[in-house]
Amino acid sequence: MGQLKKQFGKRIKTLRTSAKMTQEQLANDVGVTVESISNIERGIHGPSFDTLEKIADVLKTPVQHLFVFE
Amino acid sequence: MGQLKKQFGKRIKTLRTSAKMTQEQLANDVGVTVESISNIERGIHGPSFDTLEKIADVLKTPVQHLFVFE
DNA sequence: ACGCAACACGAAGTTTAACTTCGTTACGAC
DNA sequence: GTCGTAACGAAGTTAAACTTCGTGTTGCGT
Repeated sequence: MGQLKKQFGKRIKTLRTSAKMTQEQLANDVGVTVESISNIERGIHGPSFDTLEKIADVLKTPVQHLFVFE
Repeated sequence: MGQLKKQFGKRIKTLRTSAKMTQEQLANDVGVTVESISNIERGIHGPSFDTLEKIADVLKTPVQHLFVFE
């Protein structure tokens, strides 16, 4: 079992809080529910490829940076 | 309409050929069909989050590098 | 010229997991 | 003590990843 989802979730949470956004704001801008964002941040599931692209867009960062961990 | 899938597909193809692997080899190692790899490389659809992780694993490269374009 | 490997490409079907819709609980800020 | 924010669960829906066919093409070796 990989742990990419967990790492990715933490990364998103970090970037979202840095951008001073709530889960609700991010969810609205991305076009999904808050629960979905919550699930992604907790590593329950990853985003779809389309959602991945939108998240990067909303957070104004290259997709590549969403996968920079540690 | 985003173009992340297309860019990602090209990137995978580049990395796969650099690793001197056929679509069939990559597909077997990742655990999907050749058609799925073909679809991903042509930008028809992106990989699931689990498949994304496996692709990075098989290509022995960080996920981050799969999203380095241009 | 022939055969073969590798891949593009389409259509239609299946299945997984992303996503939703409820609802409860917790915790810090004010 | 309630308000905002988020964790967390379960169960259901839906979208898209993935499969299973099949045809066509390109390039390369012999």
